[in-house]
Amino acid sequence: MTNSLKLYNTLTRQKETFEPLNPPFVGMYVCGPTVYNDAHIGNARPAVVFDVLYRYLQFLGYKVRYVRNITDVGHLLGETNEGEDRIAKQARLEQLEPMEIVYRYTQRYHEVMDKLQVKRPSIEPTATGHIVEQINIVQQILDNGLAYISEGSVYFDIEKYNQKHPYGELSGRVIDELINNTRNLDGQDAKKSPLDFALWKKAQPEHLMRWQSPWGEGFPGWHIECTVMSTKYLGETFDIHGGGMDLMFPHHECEIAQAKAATNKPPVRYWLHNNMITINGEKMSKSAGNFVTIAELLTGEHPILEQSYSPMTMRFFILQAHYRSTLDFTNFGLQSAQKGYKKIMNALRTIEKMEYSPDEKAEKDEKNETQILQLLENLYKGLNDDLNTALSIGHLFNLVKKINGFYAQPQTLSQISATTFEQLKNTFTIFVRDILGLIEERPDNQEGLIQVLLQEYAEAKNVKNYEKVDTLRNYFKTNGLIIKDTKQGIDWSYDEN
RNA sequence: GGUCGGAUGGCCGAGUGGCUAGGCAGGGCUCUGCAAAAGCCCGUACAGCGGUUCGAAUCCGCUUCCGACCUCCA
Repeated sequence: MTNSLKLYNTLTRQKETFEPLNPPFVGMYVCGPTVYNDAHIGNARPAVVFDVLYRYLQFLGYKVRYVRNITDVGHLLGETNEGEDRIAKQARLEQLEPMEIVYRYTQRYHEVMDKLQVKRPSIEPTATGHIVEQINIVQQILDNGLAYISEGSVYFDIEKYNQKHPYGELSGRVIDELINNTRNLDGQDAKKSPLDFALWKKAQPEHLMRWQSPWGEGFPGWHIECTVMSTKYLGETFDIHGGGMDLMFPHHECEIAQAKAATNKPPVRYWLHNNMITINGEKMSKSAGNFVTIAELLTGEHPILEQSYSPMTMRFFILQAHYRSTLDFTNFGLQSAQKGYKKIMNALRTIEKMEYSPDEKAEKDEKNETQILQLLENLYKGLNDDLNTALSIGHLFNLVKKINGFYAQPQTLSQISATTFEQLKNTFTIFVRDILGLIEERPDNQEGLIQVLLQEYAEAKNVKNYEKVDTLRNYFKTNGLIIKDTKQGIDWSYDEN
């Protein structure tokens, strides 16, 4: 049931059956953040999407080495060589050391990702920790004649490279068109062609982050760290490389070029790209004022936010769309996600408490049983089809209906077999918690206190003290819980509003 | 201009050549002291125009519109 995972490979533009190079091992690399400011909601998408892929691959039995880098050398701002390093700029603004900036925002990145239940990768390498390796690979590319030194910097020679390997194979670009369409920017005189990109850049005197190299003091180019850190830990050719669509060109294109220039081998077998998040239909940008950080989302402190949203709400919101579609961020969408998420959590609590008791006399409901088994299989079918979490979640809700049905009418539970029930229970909980990574967000209540209050509620109802009943209901409500009165007794669940 | 991807019911969001996706919102019913929760039922959507087909929202072509990237960006 679970050995036919298909993934959409940007390189071939089609869905391909995933077969690792060296099973059961899988190497996966995802472009991580540049740690110069707080992570925004756009950063959450690849983190969550590839986290689910990571979890699912592990569930399928693969031994996954997941590498996600931290970029702690600032890339240049602006369009020219005179642009400022963004980490250095932030350091100047906050009057801190660059490494202080890097450390602070790495910590904050970890904090929010932990809240989103994004698992830490197996290795989280930093660019500054791999300067030597970066220098080595630049030298290698120079030795292979596919780079040149100019004014203390080293540039990748696109034209020469293109004679041996097609440049633009990932993004579907043609080199002649690129040349025709490239604007002539200032400060590019050092390059032979405007398409050439820096492998190593000479540091200007005021540049803070600098290292000694065979070509003088400088710092690594924009794309080389990913080439170095992916191939160092995963091998010259590895299985999966993920990242946002916006990185496809030029970043990932350059990664391919660098790796091939150095080793003559294609670095990546499956290229995966997640689509962007828009805000109320518009691109997120600082200038539009709709730039929302994850921290702001969680506190609700942003003009466009009508309320705060919990980490699991955001995670669920992301997973309710397919990763290759754009996802529009709206208050209504988030509110819908919040309700849907809680609905699933309530079903999770329900089924975990549910006990099967066989009843020989019960009439078997084979139709229902077949449907349940089919739905369980559909959960995996969804993920197998290019990680279609949206489809799987749809089936999850169908199962929620089944679970709630059993809860409402316990006698119907014995109409299915014990094994089917166990399968429902196990698969549902594993799928929700371990694969989708959706866990309960408990209010700061203790189960004991809840039980005591429910007891009082039951007593108040018995003596028809409705004033007290209403008070207790309100108390629960203000704590994000609701009291459920069912024929089987009194229970609580998460308030979906 | 180039490359790529979209257009699905009030909103979001899947999908297959013919058989109910799903969530949210809305309406009705059951249950209830009243509610809530839960269950059941309801709206018959697929941009437009052609074509292929017994049959297309699903395949092909054209048109219109939208978005991303082409400059740092997840």
